[in-house]
Amino acid sequence: MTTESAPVTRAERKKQELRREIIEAAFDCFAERGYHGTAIADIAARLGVGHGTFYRYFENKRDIVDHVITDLIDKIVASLAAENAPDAVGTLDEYREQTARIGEALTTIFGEDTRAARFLLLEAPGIDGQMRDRILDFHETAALLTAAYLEHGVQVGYLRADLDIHSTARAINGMILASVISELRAPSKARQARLSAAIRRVMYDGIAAR
Amino acid sequence: MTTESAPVTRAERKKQELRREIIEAAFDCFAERGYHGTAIADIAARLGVGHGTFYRYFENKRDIVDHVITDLIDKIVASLAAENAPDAVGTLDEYREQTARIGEALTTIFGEDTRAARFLLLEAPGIDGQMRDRILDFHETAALLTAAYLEHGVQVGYLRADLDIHSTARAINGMILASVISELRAPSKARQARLSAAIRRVMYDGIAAR
Amino acid sequence: MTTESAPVTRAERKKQELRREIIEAAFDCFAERGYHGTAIADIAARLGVGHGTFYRYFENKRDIVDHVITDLIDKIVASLAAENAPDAVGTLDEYREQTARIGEALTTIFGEDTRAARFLLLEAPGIDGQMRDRILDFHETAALLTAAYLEHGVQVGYLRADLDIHSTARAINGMILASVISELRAPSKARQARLSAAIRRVMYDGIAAR
Amino acid sequence: MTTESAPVTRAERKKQELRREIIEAAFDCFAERGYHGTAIADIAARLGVGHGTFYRYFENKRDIVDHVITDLIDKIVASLAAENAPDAVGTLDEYREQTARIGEALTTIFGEDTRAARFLLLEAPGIDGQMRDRILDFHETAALLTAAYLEHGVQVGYLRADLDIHSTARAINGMILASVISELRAPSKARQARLSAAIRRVMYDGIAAR
DNA sequence: TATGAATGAGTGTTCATTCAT
DNA sequence: CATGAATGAACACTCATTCAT
Repeated sequence: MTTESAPVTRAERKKQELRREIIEAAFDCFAERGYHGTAIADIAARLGVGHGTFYRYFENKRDIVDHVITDLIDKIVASLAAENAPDAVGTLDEYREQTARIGEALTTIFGEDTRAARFLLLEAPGIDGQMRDRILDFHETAALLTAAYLEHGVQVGYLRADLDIHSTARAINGMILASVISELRAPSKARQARLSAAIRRVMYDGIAAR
Repeated sequence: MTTESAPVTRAERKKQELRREIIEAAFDCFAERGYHGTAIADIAARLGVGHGTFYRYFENKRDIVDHVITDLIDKIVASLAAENAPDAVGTLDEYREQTARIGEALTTIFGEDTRAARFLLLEAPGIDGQMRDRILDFHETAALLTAAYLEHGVQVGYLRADLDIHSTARAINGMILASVISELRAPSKARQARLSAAIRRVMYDGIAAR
Repeated sequence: MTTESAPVTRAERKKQELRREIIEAAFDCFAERGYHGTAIADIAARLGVGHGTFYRYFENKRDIVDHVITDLIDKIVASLAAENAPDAVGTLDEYREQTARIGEALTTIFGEDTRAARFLLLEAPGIDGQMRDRILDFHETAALLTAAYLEHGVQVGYLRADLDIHSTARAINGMILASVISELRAPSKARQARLSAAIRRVMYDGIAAR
Repeated sequence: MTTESAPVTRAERKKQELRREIIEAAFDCFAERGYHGTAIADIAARLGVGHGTFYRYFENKRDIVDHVITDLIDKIVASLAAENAPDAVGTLDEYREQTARIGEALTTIFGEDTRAARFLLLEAPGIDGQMRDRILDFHETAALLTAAYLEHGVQVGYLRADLDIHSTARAINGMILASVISELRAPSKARQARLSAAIRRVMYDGIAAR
């Protein structure tokens, strides 16, 4: 039951494979030396192919970085989506657990290899205005994702009924962002865990004394 | 009997003035076309001076962007410091008010001219590893600043005694960051105000239903 | 079954050819306008190629002048070595003849195209300290070459047994150098012949009256 | 009995003094970093004067190197002329002694400070065609100087009557040149002395076995 | 007269992109 | 289809020279 939607012939498959390899090599290079510090020849050399070949797979340098970004975002979304769905929980305690699970997933994604986060959050936005907008859109999309969780919580009733869902989603994502940035500066499992706990504490209890 | 402390002669004053103008012109250019998209000649042309002049005031292209960043950070710190000191408040209500004031100050700084935030947060980190580290350090410094407010609150007693001050400070700054990023994507006074309120709500009450 | 040792493919051959052409064009330019007066673009333009092409064949400007020098020295050594070997003679008369032949060879090399000598002796040493040392080494190597002739003569017995071979070799080379310099100033076959004769006269008879 | 030919007033004297200092500073710089490696600002900085001042004393960069050369040549000629006059000797033995004295004088001039010789023989000729010609003329002038000694020797009778005076003068100067060059490569009093002896040996006895 | 700020011509070098093989 | 040779636009940076103060 093959879904012959995309590649058919062996040649076609090979091509897709190389295309993928180029994207990965490009990411490696960009992560190592930055977008402007990377020459097309570097990417080709890393793969051991002629740098003319590059242009058979991608329009130009700007083109590939777009694909690298798409690739990264897809991976992040996939590994998050795989874990949890917003409507998989029914009580605040379950929600807390889910929150913790998501936190762990993010920690795994960004903690193991900081290159993705570094590239997405720090390198890419400086490439040009268009890329900057893409990254800003990504933040927005992430906020919508978080909003879905909040919305479910409000509907089910374990989250405050008067919650400004979209604004709060942004705020929560901001805390996650802070966590990622903190890791980028100097990775530390311990600090990361403390920060994660503090974020959840803020979320559930606020900061004020009772 | 002149009382000027630093630049005395008129020539000296002129020099300082031009130096400042170059920094500003550089910021304008960088904000418009990005660091890599800006040629030294562009900066000079904007001022109507020969591009050789640039090199009388700055070592090289990398040198000036450092000064531009320093300049920006100084301005931000100054405008925040001017408003509020951590120990100026004694009760939770006063603290809420101070928080709101700081929020407004940030809104003013970043809202009126998004270029500073855009450059600092999105453009600069992509310049090179050193600059990226500088910006990450800036985040850290900002967290320390926020931590000072939290610490005062804990000492005076209007904030939870068991607060993980530094982690919470990072979390709070993350929310502010989210707010700034949201403005960068699409400025909107209304959304900004809602987000600001949501952040304060999260801070003081958490998100859970009671 | 091709028998070429080094460059096999046609592309490879073409490449070697262009490389050689660049060296020659560079020499032409350097000889005409001096090293510092020559821009890479000049060299490329002389060949009718883009100046980026230059950098596919040589590291940088300093690199090519080294190759030009190597090329020149090789040519000189080759055309001298081709003529005479130190141990090809057995008597003083034969030695005199050999000396004359070498003199003529040198006259041919340097007389026909003064550019080589001019570049090697007058232009190159001023390029930088490293090149100066190379040229000084060249003088030294030439002295060793001459010393080999003297040594043979001493061994066979037609030259003075107590000859300070290396010092005398340097002295003789100095006279040759004077001859070359004299030609560089104002070429003249007649003067050149007289100088050549005078050198041989000094060598064999000294200058003192008997 | 002052011969008020040149500077009169104190201002005038000061000016001449500075002019001289600039020439010396320029020589120092040129000797250290070469002509092309020296900026006018370097020369001025070495004297602690503004580099605009330079242009009040010399037309341009090319102008001063001419004066530096003139200065060097004058010094060399002076220190040689001071020692010996061609007609101060009457016999071959006296001539040998004079030759040795001149050799020592040259050794002193060039041996103590190789910078002069290095600049004159290796650096200057590469500056431009005009300078190259000046240096070649210097060689010629030196040959004429030597020729005067030879001519006197022939007239008095202690040198071979049939000597080709001008050619032989060039040959002898070539040997001296070789000596200087040898010192430039690697100074060594011992080698210098041996070379000096070998030159005199060649001059008086030739190299052939008797 | 001395100064040094301003200038811009000049140049080495990089690299994205094209295209003939 | 893969290659890499060729290209030239682009740009950072230097420095001799001028000239207002």
